[in-house]
Amino acid sequence: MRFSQSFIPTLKETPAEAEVISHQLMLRAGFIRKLTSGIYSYLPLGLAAIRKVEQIVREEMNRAGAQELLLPMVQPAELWEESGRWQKYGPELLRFTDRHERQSCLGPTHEEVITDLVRKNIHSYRRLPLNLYQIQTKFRDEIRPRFGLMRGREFIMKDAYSFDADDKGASATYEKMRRAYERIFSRCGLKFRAVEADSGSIGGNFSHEFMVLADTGEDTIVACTKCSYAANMEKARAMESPAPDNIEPKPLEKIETPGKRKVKAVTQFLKISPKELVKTLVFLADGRPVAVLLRGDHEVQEVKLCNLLGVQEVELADDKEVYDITGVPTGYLGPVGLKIPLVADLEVMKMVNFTVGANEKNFHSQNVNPNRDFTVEKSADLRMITAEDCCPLCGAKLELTRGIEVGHIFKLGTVYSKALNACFLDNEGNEIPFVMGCYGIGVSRVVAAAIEQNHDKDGMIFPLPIAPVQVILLNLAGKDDKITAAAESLYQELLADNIEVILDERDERPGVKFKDADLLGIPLRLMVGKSFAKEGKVEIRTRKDGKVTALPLAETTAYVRKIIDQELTSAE
RNA sequence: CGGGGCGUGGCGCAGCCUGGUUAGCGCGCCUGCCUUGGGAGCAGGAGGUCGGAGGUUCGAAUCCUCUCGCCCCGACCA
Repeated sequence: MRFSQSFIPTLKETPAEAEVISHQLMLRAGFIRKLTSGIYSYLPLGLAAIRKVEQIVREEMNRAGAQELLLPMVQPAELWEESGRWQKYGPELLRFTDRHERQSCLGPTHEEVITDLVRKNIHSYRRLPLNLYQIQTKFRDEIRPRFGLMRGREFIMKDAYSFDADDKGASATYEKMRRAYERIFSRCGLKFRAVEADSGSIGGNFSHEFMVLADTGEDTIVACTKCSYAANMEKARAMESPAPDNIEPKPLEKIETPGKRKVKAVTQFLKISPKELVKTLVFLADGRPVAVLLRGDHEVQEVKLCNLLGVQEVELADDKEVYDITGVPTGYLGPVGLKIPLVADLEVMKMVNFTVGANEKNFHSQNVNPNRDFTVEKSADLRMITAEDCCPLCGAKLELTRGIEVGHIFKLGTVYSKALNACFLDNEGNEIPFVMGCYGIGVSRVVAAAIEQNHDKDGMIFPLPIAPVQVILLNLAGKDDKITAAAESLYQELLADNIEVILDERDERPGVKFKDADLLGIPLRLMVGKSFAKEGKVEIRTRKDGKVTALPLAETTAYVRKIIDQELTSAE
């Protein structure tokens, strides 16, 4: 590849629309261009990086026994009606009508299509297990696309779907995929954590998210500083605090708290810590009111609440709704005598002599105790974990870090196979629904995440396995034909050795070439110029640490080959 | 959906409040000279229906109305 003939429109200035670094750099380096909100064209170098990631994904999926296929992007409404998601999915599903007035949609995911395909073609346990994947463009009509490739509407995804005869098989497949994912992200040269994720009603440890660690990540993850425990906020647990030693319950007491509604105001007024107060939040759980008790300094994790209540969604009631439901203005709610169902966070159940709202304007109650003064229907871990909490496994300090979700693996069970009546016959002739799993990787997002994690003030710094090209060779000849000849012969030599190289033979001053080479983040930069004229040496500079090695021309290709092979295998 | 901001050559912006000749600047682009190890210099040049529609006015990038697009923030914790 010759730079002068390549479509690499680099920019000196950062386009105003780009907020995060990966987006800025991909625009500046000529990797992508926006067509419209959340929709991008991939230019040659951007595509090359994507292809690198795809290839690693392919190799590891195949190694794990999965088979590649390609499913349609346009899908008929009927299938989605069968699974019930035509109604459930919401506006992220882009729907349209074709010329025959048939309802269709652009596939945001492919459970329906793959399940349909398998139910029509696989009828025996002898064909199982089966694991099929594709690498394809998905479309999700995001509310607010942002951050370039990080959250686009159109994006490239690898999605795999597995079909097993029973739960045991499905678990084994899940485990295989988890290991494949570890290999994939390691090979991409990324720092990541596999975190436990919420698996909804199915339960068990059968959902992991793969998070690339980067400060600009959209998700917060909880990780133990000592052991391997890691989870996302929906799932994170903490070591339970010990029950307090035999504190005598004191008599319940009502106290006037005029105009004090917020936790902060009440605790300051009563000169107590938020840890001694319990707040009462009213939620509408699928429309039905429920009160949630939580320590004053804690916050609700809504997904945990949904799981406890077995509902689809919970929504905090607004002031008016709270008053209509309880007859009490917000700020003075409490569990004692409240007429709606009560649930409590585990921590609350251990507290003694705490303060709550008195269910009366301008009054709170003190020395309240669970089971004596009120009873709850259920209690469970319902709160957000904080950095003050300790690891549930080993008790060490937990740490909150930001991450970019690049992969998600999930045991689906029989949700889709039952809905779509996708069954096989077992060895006794019984008709049994497939036990499924699904496994996604945001391929285009991996590239963005890699840049978020690996860059400096001069530009991107690609890990070699996913760099769009491995080597950039700068011809710094000026008018010296000998140098040009040397650069050309080195270029041919590298090509002959199957090394991916771009030759920068543009009629530009050296500074321009250096700047562009850095911006593009190409791992190895070879320079043929002054030191070649003086002592016949080619300089080799590594992008990530700036180290320069000078070697005779004749030794250069072999040296480069060695470095590349090292980098490619060390990540495996 | 709600709130805010922005649409002026390929990119980054000024001009708009207070309407008035050929709409500016930097970068990029083209030609020539010159220069050649960290985004050089000089000279010349191309390129803009000022997002779109309507209105006010003798006159609109500028004022008014509508519209489209893009970006950011928020999407409730008593």
